[in-house]
Amino acid sequence: MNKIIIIDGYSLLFRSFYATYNEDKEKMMKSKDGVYTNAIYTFINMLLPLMKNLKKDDAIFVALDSSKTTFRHQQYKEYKANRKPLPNELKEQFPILRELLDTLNIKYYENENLEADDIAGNVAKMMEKEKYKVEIYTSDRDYLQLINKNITVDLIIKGVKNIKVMTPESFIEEYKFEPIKIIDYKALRGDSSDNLKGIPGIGETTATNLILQYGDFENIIKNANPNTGIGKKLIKFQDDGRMCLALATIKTDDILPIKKDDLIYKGYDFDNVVDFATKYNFKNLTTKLPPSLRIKTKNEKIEYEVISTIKNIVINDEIGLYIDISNDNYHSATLYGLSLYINGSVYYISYDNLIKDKELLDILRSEKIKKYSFNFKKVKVNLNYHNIEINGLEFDLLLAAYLLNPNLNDDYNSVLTYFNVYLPEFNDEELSLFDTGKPALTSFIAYYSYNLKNETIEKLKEKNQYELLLNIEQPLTLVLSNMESEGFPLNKEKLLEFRKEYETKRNLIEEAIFKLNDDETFNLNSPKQLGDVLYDKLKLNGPKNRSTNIDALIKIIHEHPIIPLIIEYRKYSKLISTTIDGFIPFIDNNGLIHTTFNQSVTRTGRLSSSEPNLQNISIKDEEGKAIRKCFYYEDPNTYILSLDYSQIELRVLAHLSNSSTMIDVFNKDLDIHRETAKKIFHLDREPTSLERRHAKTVNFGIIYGMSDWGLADELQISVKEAKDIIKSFNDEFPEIKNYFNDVIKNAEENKYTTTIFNRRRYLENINSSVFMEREAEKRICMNAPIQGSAADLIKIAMIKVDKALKYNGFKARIINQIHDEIMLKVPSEEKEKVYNLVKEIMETCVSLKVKLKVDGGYARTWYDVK
DNA sequence: TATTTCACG
DNA sequence: ACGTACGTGAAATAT
Repeated sequence: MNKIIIIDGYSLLFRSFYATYNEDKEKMMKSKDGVYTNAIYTFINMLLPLMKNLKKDDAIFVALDSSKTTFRHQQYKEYKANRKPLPNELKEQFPILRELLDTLNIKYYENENLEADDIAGNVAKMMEKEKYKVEIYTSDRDYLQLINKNITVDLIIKGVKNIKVMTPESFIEEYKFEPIKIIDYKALRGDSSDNLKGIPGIGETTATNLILQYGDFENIIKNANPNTGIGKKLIKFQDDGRMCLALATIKTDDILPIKKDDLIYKGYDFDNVVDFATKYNFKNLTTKLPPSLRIKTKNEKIEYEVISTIKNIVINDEIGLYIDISNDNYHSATLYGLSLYINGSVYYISYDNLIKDKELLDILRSEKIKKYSFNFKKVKVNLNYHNIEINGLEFDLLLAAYLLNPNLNDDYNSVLTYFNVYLPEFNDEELSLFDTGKPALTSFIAYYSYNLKNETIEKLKEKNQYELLLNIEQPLTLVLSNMESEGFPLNKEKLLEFRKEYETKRNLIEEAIFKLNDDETFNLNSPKQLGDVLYDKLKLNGPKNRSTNIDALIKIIHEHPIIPLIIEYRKYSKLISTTIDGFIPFIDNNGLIHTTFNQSVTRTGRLSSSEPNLQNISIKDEEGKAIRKCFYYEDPNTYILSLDYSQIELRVLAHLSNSSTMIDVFNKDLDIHRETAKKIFHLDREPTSLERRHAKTVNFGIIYGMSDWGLADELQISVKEAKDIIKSFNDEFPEIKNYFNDVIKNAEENKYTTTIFNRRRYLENINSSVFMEREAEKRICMNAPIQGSAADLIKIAMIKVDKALKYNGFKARIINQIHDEIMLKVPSEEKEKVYNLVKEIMETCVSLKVKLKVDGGYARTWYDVK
């Protein structure tokens, strides 16, 4: 369902003005020409998150009071109550608001016979009829009368970022009566700021009770008992009451010259925004606006020539290219053809012609001919599947763009948009030239993979990230290509044995659960239905949000025997659906699964794995871990080798913060959790296992930027105790606290964090005026350099391991990476040597202030690898 | 399509 | 007054 955002323009502008008001006018924000802009600036900050959430065909509209209209709005009341005239500093921003809305191409409306609430009310009702959800942003409670199941009022409570969403439910919770009765309530209570007294002597409670008893105002008057004090007043002041009622009533039956289509947001013209931002000195406005909402001037299609051979084309030493494949998983997708950018021209060659073209195959294979592409791993893996070799990666636009901003999505649309290149609209014919191939599209991508290189490399160099691309991401993408093509062993028959066993168990548990539910069945996989059973029918003490997740269940595990059964059910059901049924379709004829290691997805620089995800196979729980017995090579001579870094993130933190204490612990090869326990609890003995466990949680909490509340919740201790522990930690590890302060300060200034190897993460909300948003961003900011540096580090290790294996002629190959762990396949006769080689490389691939420690082992099955 | 849950580091 | 530890992907239900 689409939605419309309706904004009470001057109400929000008024709030914006006073949120950033300063007695010393010189300190208030001004443009270069000396025009006050503080209210506009704050208004924009309120508006941006709303605009960001706009989806296709959503609408946005601003209702404005006309200057000739008698103000009856919150902003007017507020200043009248203060007996202050409307300050000129605010008045002069009114026309700028209109200018802003024009710039952003947001529809607004004013009419000297209507007030903003009437305009908003009319638009709300009109759009409700058009099946839109309506969100009205205002600070005026009169709007609450509009609330119904399709219309919410988002009240700006105080300041500008404190928004209370009023729905029919939350309204009734607060006022007891239904929303439309707010006008009768106003009639009784009056409006003190409006000098309208209503009925004197009637307070909130009496007003509420009268409405609940008699319904509306007129009925209350009709039933007023002249013998009671209240009754007398009701009768005496009924006309005052009626006036309040009339003034509070929003008229919604006007016909406005506004159509649905005018309201649907069509996007803004970037050039207009640049002009506006320059004029009023809003430096960041252009970068803060979501690029997805720009009116896109679509780029021209790229002309390409269909060729049957490369023979007659002169090639120097570089080409841009992109494959044209079916929309399947690229490991086994059909290859329709190849788009090539050569010396300023674009060519397309079909698969049939490609495999016959020796000359072209040589060009692809050649290390010397430089390849410019987009997601070279995808290209290489797919070509490899079709027995076509490709080498010579020079530039990968996807990886480069990801380094420039890891917030981009890993698709060509997102990346090209980042460079202000917008896809043309391809017609059906262009998309199906070879039945299902799409040469027009792939040629477009091949063209820009080459033609954006200079601009991109320039940007990378400016940010000191070109080395990161050349020395880490691009070499790694070749390693990952090999890993993906190589595959990971999984035995289908063994997996099906587990399925049988686990399904039997799951069914028994399911029966037991229904028995405990008075033989009533329900969908156990439905959190909603389960919540109804647990929290309504069985009346167990669930959390406020009715969550049925594991934390919530553990808290009530002793309240009912059904709880442990549900936990068991979930375990088996998850294993069957995800790890067993989810994996079977991926097993190829050789008993191998080929995951995709996503290299441009995470915001921190880590890899992720998908289709299937090889990075989250169970290990903590025994029944889950048992499934690892299915991952092994048929050949009894082939082993799985796994090595993982010990405490990599804490070591990185020790390095980054230069914490002498923590560096010492690691360099003396002591147990970090034990030592932290001794420090934070001031022990001169060995810590108990509980103390160690608490210290371990603290250590993890530090990496994640955990709050005292979070620690208290996690350890089930009081917030006071948690506070003391954190204080103690900061006293014992002073450099760490200082380091985090520096990282945050730096991010507040520059809007990004960096890792040891210059990977960046941008944090646009670090200075947000919303407390929660700002705090969340700070935690991200503390974690990103740690997680990101650890990711850099293992990437370097993988590149070096891969190189060393080949250089030394080992048959062993990397087959998986799980963030701090590298897995290899290794012939039995190599396992000792390769173990030592990989361990050595992982420990020494970079030199930090702490030594790195790697443990691991090998076995036939993944389960047995220690 | 969004939400909830849960597997991993 | 509110919600509270970072980073992922998959599957199922809810909307």
